[in-house]
Amino acid sequence: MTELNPSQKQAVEHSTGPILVLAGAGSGKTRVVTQRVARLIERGAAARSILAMTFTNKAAGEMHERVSRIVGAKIARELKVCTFHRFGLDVLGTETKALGLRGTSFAIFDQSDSAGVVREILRDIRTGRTFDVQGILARISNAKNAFVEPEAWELAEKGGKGVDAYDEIAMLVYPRYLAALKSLQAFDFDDLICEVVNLWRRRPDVLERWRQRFRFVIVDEYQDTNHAQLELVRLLGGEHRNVCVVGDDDQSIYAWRGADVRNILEFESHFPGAKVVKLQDNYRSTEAILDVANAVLARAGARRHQKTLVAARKGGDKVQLVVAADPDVEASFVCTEIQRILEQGGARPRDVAVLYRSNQQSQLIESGLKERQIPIRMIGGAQFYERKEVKDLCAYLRFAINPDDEMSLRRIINYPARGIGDVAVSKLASHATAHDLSLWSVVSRPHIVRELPAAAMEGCRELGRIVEGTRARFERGEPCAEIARAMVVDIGLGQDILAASVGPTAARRLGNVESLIQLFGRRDAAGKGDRKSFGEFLRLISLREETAEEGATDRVTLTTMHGAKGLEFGFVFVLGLEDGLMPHSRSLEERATDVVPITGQDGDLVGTSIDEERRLFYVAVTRARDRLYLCRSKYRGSRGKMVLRTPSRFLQDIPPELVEERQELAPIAPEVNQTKVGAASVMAALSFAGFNGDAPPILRRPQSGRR
DNA sequence: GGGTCTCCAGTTTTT
DNA sequence: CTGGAGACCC
Repeated sequence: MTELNPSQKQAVEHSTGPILVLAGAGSGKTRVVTQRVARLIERGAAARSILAMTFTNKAAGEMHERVSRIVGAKIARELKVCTFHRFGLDVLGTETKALGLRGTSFAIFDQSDSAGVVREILRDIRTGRTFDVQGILARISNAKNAFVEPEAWELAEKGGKGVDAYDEIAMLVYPRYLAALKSLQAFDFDDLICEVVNLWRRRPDVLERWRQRFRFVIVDEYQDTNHAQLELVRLLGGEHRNVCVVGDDDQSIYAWRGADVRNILEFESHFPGAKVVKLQDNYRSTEAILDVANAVLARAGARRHQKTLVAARKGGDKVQLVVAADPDVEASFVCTEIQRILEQGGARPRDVAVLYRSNQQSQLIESGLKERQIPIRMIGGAQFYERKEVKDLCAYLRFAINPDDEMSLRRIINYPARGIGDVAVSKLASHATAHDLSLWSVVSRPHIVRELPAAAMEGCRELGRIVEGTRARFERGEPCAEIARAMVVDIGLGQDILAASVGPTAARRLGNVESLIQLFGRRDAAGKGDRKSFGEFLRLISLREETAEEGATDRVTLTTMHGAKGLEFGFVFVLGLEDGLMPHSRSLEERATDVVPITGQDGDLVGTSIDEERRLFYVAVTRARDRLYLCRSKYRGSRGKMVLRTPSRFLQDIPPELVEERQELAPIAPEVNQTKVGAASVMAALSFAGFNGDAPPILRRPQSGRR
């Protein structure tokens, strides 16, 4: 495909003013965006005046790469292609003065940092029952993104519709949460967007500078933007209106996370006079697959931009509908079929993907493919940088570099346990506050605190030794990887992990620490090992701009349907197409929107959770290029028991003649279900974690000192 | 301060 | 049936 089709051409050639590109799945969206950037430059736009925003670093990287191939690396370097969050960070970072920050540095809190803060606040408010911290955070996030201040929220709630217990608690937590972040000089992910908007609203002069800088704004995956992101785009592009947004409302699957599909539905009213281009020619999938995709979409109840995908590739293999007896059979069918496909030489592992609704469904496939020695790559699950052991080590290093980083200090102060409990921490902290000292200046001189238990005192000294030792290494300019490795030994992190977890889990966690150290090593080798850039790297680590090496990429992909968005594969297996899983039971419940609209200004419900599930299914289906397998089990274990399952209602929307049904009815295995934890699986975990039989290096030197 | 017990919930998670 | 979090006790 070298020529642009007419609608693609329209999108590429559009010069100034707002434009909405509705890009159906597989319609050549990335191509259009990259060509358009190139065309803008060709027409005389300065590369540095172009800003393209995406949601993931990966998407940003790819876009940059592809533009670079057209316009050349030199010009491409001038472009700003980044995530929304990265852009927000850039703005906040250069406007520290206008923001009134102390100094020029601030911390960035990821979800678990934020959760920690909320948990602490929750402990303080003696609530009658327990609350899900994530639930509270989600509501706070909604409030933030809708620019609802605590006072306004309270007022709105007094008006009173649909206040549940979570709202009441979240309302109490919200102001304290804001205060906590402020005192720690930290921004959470939402702040990276919201605070930019707040700043620009407050300071038109600052906004004007940024408007001058970026004359062309491009937004990818526009259906996933939330209210704050819309505001950011509106403010930045409000004057010149050179705003190009690209997306597909039919692939809107993140409403539960705050995305507001109305942004893309109502673009033309947000930016009057906008040009709208629909890309409906699909170059990815066969007609057989697209017929199914269109059938799924045909029953959608939500408001949408009418589109129908037209196949450029006629014909194709019929979509397979696989009915398995139970999940074991489902898994063994999928694994055997994958093996067959690979052995027939029709595909490489990288051409195959297995998609499922919830992560736990990956287990059976994971072990099945491992048994068959088929290489796999898993997307999603707990993110590398979210893992506790990774965060712990990062916190240690971050603190060793920056003694003002109180958040990190609090994280590590008693981990591993060294006798400094909550009581001791608050003694230390209140002494610090009372004498206007930093927490560290107290911890490093524990003797100045009266009535500090001897154990805590000794713990402080031990921590001091570890931190000072590490600092000395930084002073000497040792490679960061070496410093980190030595620190792991000083801390006794390996021992602690082994004490806290067993078997495969311990191996995985040790492997994570090792991977992190190796990541540092690669940075060192790349000349990015100086203390300053290392510190900056650690500070931004939650934004995941550098990833742990993915290793060989020729692997079968295992991912949730969410994780598959934006990817494509020759062969796709979709698992668990049963009511309760897909659509998920949560979406069938009474409270149709998980994400409660807090703004209240319009009760305008765009659709329901079940519509979103349908779109998710549509996303899954449209990932396939050549062959698609839709799988379901007749029985599935839920809470111990095997229960009869109803086929997904979405399957009912597919005309029978579009699929070829096959039964895989083997045992409804009652006793085969036990998980086998033996030497083999431990070894598998070890090799998965990157070890080859040697003891992990972290364990070689025994820990000195107490415990 | 830390280990053990009990009870409850049980999706998805680009940053 | 599981894991995580909070309560409870030593």
